[in-house]
Amino acid sequence: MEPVQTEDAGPVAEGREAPDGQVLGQMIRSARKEKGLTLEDVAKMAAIGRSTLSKIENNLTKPSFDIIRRLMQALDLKTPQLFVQSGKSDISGRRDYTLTGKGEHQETATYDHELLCTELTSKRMLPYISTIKARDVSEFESWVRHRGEEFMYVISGSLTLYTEHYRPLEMRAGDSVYYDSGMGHGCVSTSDEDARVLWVSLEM
Amino acid sequence: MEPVQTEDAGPVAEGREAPDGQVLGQMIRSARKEKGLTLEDVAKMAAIGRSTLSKIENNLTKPSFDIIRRLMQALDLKTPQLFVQSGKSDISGRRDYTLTGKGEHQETATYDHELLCTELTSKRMLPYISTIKARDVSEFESWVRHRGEEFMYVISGSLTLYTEHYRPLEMRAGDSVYYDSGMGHGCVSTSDEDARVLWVSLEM
DNA sequence: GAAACTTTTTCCCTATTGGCAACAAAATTG
DNA sequence: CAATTTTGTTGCCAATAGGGAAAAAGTTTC
Repeated sequence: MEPVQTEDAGPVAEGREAPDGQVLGQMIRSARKEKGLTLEDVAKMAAIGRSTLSKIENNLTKPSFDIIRRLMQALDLKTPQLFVQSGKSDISGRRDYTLTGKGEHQETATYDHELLCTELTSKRMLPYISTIKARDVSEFESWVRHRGEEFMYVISGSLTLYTEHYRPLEMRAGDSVYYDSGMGHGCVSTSDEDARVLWVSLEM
Repeated sequence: MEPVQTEDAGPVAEGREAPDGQVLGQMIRSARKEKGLTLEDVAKMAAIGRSTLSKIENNLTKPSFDIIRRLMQALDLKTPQLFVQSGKSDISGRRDYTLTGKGEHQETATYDHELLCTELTSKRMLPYISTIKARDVSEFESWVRHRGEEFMYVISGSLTLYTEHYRPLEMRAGDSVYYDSGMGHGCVSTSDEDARVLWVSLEM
């Protein structure tokens, strides 16, 4: 049940600093400068005051979440970087490896989800190998939903993917599908044998 | 060579609303409830006051970015969802399907990359199935690098994954690896036969 | 169903934000 | 190089965030 992890020592993962208000300002300023915009330009786009933006960039204030969100939109900034938690190492320059069947299992009556590469806790995508147990379609419960995107590849067996907005999709070994996981979904093994799928989830 | 796409018409992708402070509270509350924690539990973890958290969850206040960041950490929430920009077309409520071997191929002397699910152009992850042609290790060129993260799963055959910071990793069918794709990497088939891998790339 | 306890909400008050406007600095122009 | 315009910084002040404590609502127990 223990995942096999990096058996050779990796580089020292230097914990990136969280923007404790000490760097948040610089991040925003550099993003603005990069686009060649003035305080006023950005302030207008974000519908805030020039002075407010100036203070934020100089770390003279702890801005509200609302303001930051508007700035992010105005500057078209990708957000995850703002939330990098210090201490918790990120995956920068790192890797993690899992041998077949050695992942972290989470089993229910109808599934057996195996989470892979559990050492890297700050990774953005979550890779799983799941066994979808053969069963009657009538057992189909409610939709699964979680904001994000999902990719699924059928390793062996065959299954039916049910989705909220489409008619059921028959899938066989080698087939793959990509979908908005906010759309209700769920799958059922259609053969007598269990189906094995690999899927990768991206939370948003 | 043409990918098989959604053969049934999808729903109209309605632009998702951004959390204008009207739903932020609910998101945090549901995350807390999901974990079975009380206001006090979370408040302590995030080092804020109970009352503050209560007000945030009930949308009675516009919390500071700092507070939200601490709550995110405490609740282990993925953050991008809070910044969803409406307008930009996303894959909301959609899905795309590719049959084995029907993806968009891109072949070189040493690889054959098959991009899957090409209909969904705005997806965040890029799924590929690649054939890594059997060859001599001496042919190994320079590192591949691109900002982001990558997950790889070996479907068949065996290969060696070379990475900048680690020593080579021997992988066989069923093994998987996750790594920072900004770290130099590249792989070589180690058996006489070609190796087939499935990999998913997340650009950042 | 009252008592004891837990969890959440509501006041109250101080510290701080965020916008306006004046000020200073830098760039542009004639 | 003075005048003008543009960009960035600082006071000032109303509006409000956030913490402590008390009240209210919800649970559990006997």
